[in-house]
Amino acid sequence: MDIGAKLKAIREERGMSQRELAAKAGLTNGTISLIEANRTSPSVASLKSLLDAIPISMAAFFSTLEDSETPKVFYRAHEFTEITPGGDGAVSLRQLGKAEHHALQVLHETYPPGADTGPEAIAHDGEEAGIVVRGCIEVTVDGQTSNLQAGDGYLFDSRLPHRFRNISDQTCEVVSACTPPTF
Amino acid sequence: MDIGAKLKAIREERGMSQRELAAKAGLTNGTISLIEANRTSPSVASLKSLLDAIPISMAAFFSTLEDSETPKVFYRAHEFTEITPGGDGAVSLRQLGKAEHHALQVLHETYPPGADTGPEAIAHDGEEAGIVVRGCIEVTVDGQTSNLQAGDGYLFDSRLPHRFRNISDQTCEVVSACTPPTF
DNA sequence: TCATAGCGTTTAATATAATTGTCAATTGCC
DNA sequence: GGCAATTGACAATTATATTAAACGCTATGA
Repeated sequence: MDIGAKLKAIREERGMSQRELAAKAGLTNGTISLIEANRTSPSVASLKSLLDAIPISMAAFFSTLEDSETPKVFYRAHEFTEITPGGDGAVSLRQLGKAEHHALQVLHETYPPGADTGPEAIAHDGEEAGIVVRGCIEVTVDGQTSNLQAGDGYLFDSRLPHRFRNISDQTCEVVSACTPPTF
Repeated sequence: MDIGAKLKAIREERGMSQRELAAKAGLTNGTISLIEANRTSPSVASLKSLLDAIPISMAAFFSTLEDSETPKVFYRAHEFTEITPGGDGAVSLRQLGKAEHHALQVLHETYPPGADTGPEAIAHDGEEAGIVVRGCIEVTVDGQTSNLQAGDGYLFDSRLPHRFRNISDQTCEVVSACTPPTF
């Protein structure tokens, strides 16, 4: 979100100086300098003042800004979004990117000892697959049960009832994929 | 800009609690409480975190928010936008509302003693008119000159060259209108 | 050449947003 | 009813944005 560059571009396009814009917006030139350098994240109120003074609507500003963003490709571990159902110390599901914008949903799943997704009644189209990368886990799909070790994997139709249980005394990690994404 | 209500509406629509949303967004429930009560104006960064966690784009958020706003009708004195040309201690032009969204532009003009708009070469379509509310001012339009007192007024075609000078020792105030607006 | 005015940046002080810990009110569950 | 869990709100602290006043720079003109 390069707000600074965007603001600077619009401001210069209209031939305004930082001081000029600041005066119209009721802020100071120093503030604009910091915002344009992305050294501070303005409050919504401040940004609105600036855009009103230009003038341009918030919607238009963010619309062109978000459109011009290059699609994000690489994600650091801490950038995954936590979509853990319970939120407590049970299963942890960490999603890669914003699945709602893509056709593919990839999760990094962590099952502490004793973790259990329960006999979910989830029923959605598409397919699910995953590979165990650490520990082992018991997977049940439509009646079939198997104990998968690190390196093993699974692949099934998402409409079938399925359940994951870590019956070992060691944390288990799985990388799974799902298409189309489900929420 | 009722950001608080809008955020609360979207959050509740998705059945999330403040704490739930806060956890996903990496903020605290207290912050969300304050934002929803409009007791604080969140930073753009904070708002983006919240909207990403919902998820909804900034553009979409402000688009629906700004669309649903009822048109502003009343303006306090301090809400006028300063469109003074020079910016210095000369003439002060204070515009009522956002003229670019309307067909009518109304200004509250202040001419300190000695103020002079100079023989502007402005040439745009439309008409201009005004009424002196305090002090007096010398107005020249296309060669004709007149000294207007409080209560007097003027009305002319905007394409004619015009000039305003305060040759008295008292500040002069004028309320003027212009259509269509010019920038 | 010196002054003047405009520009964007930086820094210390101040105002404001965000966190932390706690609270009363509500809900669900024996 | 009574307990536990969850919710949204609040006061005090901490973190951060914003201000006000400086700085260095460039251009312009006497």
